[in-house]
Amino acid sequence: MPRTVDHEERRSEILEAFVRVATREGLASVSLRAVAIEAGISLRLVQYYFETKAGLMQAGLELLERQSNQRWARRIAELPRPPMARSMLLTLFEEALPTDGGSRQFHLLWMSYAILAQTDPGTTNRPFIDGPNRIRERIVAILARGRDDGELRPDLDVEAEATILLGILNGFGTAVLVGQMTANTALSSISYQLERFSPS
Amino acid sequence: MPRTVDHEERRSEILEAFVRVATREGLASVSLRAVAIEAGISLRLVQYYFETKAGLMQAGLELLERQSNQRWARRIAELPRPPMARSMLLTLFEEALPTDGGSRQFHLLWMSYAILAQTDPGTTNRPFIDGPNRIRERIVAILARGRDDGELRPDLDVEAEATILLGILNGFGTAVLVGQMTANTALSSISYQLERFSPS
DNA sequence: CGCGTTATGATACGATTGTATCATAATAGC
DNA sequence: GCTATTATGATACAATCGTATCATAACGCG
Repeated sequence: MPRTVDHEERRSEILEAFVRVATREGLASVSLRAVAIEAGISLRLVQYYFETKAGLMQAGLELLERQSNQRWARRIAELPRPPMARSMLLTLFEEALPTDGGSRQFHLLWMSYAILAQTDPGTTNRPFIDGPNRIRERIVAILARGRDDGELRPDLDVEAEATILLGILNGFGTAVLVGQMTANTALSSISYQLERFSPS
Repeated sequence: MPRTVDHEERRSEILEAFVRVATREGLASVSLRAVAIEAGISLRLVQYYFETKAGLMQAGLELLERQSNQRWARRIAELPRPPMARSMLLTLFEEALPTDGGSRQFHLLWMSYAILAQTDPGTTNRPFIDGPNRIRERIVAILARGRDDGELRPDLDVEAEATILLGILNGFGTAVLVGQMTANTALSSISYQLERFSPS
């Protein structure tokens, strides 16, 4: 093996450049040349590490998935122990909303991919089904534990409430993204909904 | 004025062809030639009626807005009199969800524009702020009337509930769009949330 | 040391796109 | 009927894009 260059790291650099270009100018109007310039390398290199443009796009989506999972694991790991259901949910929602610039870019790209998957047969929409389902299961688990611990009302329908909470989360996410509401308004509104679960 | 041809109708035909192409192959990958072929006319004609591509795209967004408003007015006009708040809200949500194919295409295109507006300075994102706000005001009005009529609990916080309902509506809309949940599940889940508003 | 594999550069090619140009057909008003 | 204006067709052009091709530099291994 000549020319000792870390293959994976180079791929990561190119992918990061791809993400930057995609968030800045839109996923649809990203070109291999723009990615190459952004990464400070030649066009040939982008071709070399990602055979085709479809390969680069797919790798970009996989990167978004990984980043999302990492981010979550980190945030959940640094939660106070033992956390209450209400604070856990609020933390979860705060993480899932496009609060800062980075999160905003992530949401924008994620939704771009989701829409692309609806028309482009080359893009799978599995992530956009599995992802929300995982969040929903997590919400269910938190609600169930809160109910069993006595923090929430004993007759709580955790499945139904999780579905609604996930819907609110998604809706507020796009609302914040397009500037229709602020992240703070969204969070306090979610907090209002959570108060329903307290025992009477 | 020679060559008696209805200018507006021709524009409408081209716009409808544009919408068909955009929903079939994605808003980003629509070309003037594809629109011309879809409309069965020459490329020059598309240029003639919409000077530039940006003009066509903008006109497409305006068409979506008009169609949305029309659709709503029609559905609300054919509501039973006097309608109860609960049934009015359910009808509203059923209309706003991508239930049939046409509604699905509409939502797909609408979201494509919303995302485009975040990166393309040539596309205004006013519609994506004003539109939801109008829906929200309508929800507020329905809730307030139901509360005043005694159908809903007298201590109902109509503003807070409308915000949450709109969030659910948006979230379920995209969830149904990407195939994460069915429209029926969404509607019954919304119905579950509405039961909270009944007097105890 | 040399050789073969890996890595990178330079560039070319065909396709597609938005836009512009030139021509001309059709008709309303005089 | 003539003409000026509107409407439509055919086509050209420059730019951009994804992809392919050819060359060659760098380095591990025998």
